[in-house]
Amino acid sequence: MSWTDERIDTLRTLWEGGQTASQIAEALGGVSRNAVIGKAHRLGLQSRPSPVKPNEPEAKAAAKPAPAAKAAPPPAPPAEEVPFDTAPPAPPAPPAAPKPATPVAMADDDVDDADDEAPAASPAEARPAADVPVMRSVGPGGFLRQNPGEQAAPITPAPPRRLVPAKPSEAIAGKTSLLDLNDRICKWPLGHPGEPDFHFCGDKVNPGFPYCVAHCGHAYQAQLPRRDRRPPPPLPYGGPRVR
DNA sequence: CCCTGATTCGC
DNA sequence: GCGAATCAGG
Repeated sequence: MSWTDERIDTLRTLWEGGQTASQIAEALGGVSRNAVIGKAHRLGLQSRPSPVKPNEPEAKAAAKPAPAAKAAPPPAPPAEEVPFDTAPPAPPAPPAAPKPATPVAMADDDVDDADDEAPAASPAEARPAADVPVMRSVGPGGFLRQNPGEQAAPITPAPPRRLVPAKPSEAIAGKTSLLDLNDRICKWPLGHPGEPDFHFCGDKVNPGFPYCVAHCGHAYQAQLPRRDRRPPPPLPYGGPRVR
């Protein structure tokens, strides 16, 4: 196979669309994953986070001061994820509102007092605004001192929940779909095409076969000469009138 | 083990 | 230019 304009275009589209090199190679056909990667690089499609290259070699001498000053979120791919629609701009909550510092209860086993906090507010994870490096002084013993106003700040109101459509097909979630098939996973169908939960076995194949070992046992059965077959198979337990 | 992308280097 | 081989992290 050669890199026709059309195939290059497909490669570009899929690569920038976040498909992995393997997926692209399979979609194109006739090329290996390495070919796809090599071509992508030659095309200058270099981006995309690599699991092996966290950053460029720029961490030499001055690496201590402010590692948190990286305000570069990923290039916001056209992914179809729709989590919450809560507004991301977390209010930095500058040092203000010097609240009289309600002491945090140390014991958790209290059931009697429930006077603070709104009852409907689920704390979940208090997201600190991580875009501003927080400076703290160090107290004796090494603990980090709390900054003024820091205590009351990070309580975010419970974000409004909104129901969003679940991802495709709940019945098939986690199952091996047609798109997941490749040379090394079992293609034994489970269910029937058209049914909502139709999927494939997905186990590792018996090498050289399209199915796993177990399903090869279904697909390929030894054929004995007629006279050597055993007509009366053993009656299973639970059979009709076993006696 | 499986996966991933990056890089090298002979063709 | 191409891509298999190899590397290296998850």
